[in-house]
Amino acid sequence: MTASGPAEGTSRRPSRQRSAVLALLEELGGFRSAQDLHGLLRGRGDTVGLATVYRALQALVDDGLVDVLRSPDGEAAYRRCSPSHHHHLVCRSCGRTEEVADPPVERWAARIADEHGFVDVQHDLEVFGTCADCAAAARS
Amino acid sequence: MTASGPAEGTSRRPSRQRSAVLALLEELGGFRSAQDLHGLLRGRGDTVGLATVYRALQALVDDGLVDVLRSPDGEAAYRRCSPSHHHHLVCRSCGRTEEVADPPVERWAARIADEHGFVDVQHDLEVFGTCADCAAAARS
DNA sequence: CCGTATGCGAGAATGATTCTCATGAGCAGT
DNA sequence: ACTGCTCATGAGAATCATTCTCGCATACGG
Ligand SMILES: [Mn+2]
Ligand SMILES: [Mn+2]
Ligand SMILES: [Zn+2]
Ligand SMILES: [Zn+2]
Repeated sequence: MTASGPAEGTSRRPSRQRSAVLALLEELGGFRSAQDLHGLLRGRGDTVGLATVYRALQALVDDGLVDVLRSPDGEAAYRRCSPSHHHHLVCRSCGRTEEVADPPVERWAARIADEHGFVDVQHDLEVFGTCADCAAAARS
Repeated sequence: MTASGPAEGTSRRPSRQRSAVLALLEELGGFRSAQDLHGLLRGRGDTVGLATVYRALQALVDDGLVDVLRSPDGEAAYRRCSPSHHHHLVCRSCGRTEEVADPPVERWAARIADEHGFVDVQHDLEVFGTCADCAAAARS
């Protein structure tokens, strides 16, 4: 139902910086903020400007290679993810994320929207919780 | 599944300003930003500080009387809403909102979380689209 | 190799939200 | 009604993620 499929047309000139951002996201596996990513890149000696990290992330999101998620404190978090429509199960303690797909909500959302006369529908669904490891750690 | 029920304990001293914010949200019916609400209150002659509008909204959210939603551009939107768990069908053009409840996703979210060993689970689900009126208007 | 379009970097600008702190107003007790 | 204590308010400053500006670097078609 979500509009943008993967690899949205715009031809992009390759660049070391954009590759580095994508590679880092690939390596990390979870959701990270732009500021985090910039700090990590700088820490390992990569010279990348903060504005460039933001531009790279924006491009990757546009191309469907990366997911963006707004945390409740307003900071955006980015994660390398598969290009097909799916949702996330996120640990609110350590950030660990599982991708989960094809829930009945897909059909439900379409039906509800239709019943109310809404068109051009999309939906956001995120599930938050505490993962098994963090729950065990908390139990001391 | 979401933790906070309505009227979370904290005793609050009543104030003209907090009442005004709630009354305005009640009157408007849709999602509005804090800045909008402040402007509207000022426009009708109410003297309310911007910081106070933010504080009032925070309190109302804590008390379960108001919903908060983060728009993709990072601005928070607030809406008077019923205290029970539900989701929203929002027109991305005019902001008109329908509350929709009890989808199968409630069960689905609980099951998925359980399968992955997550505990203390909650979920966010919003459906966006163009309402019938806005769709008609766009067709000129 | 050249010319042009595009990406980059540093720092300034933006803008929503939060903080500070002096002042104002509920409220319980008298 | 008076007093005192506590919490709410308001104006503006501070914060901080994100975006913009603009001069410079670089990819790439020809
Ligand atoms: Mn994903
Ligand atoms: Mn609601
Ligand atoms: Zn965890
Ligand atoms: Zn509409």
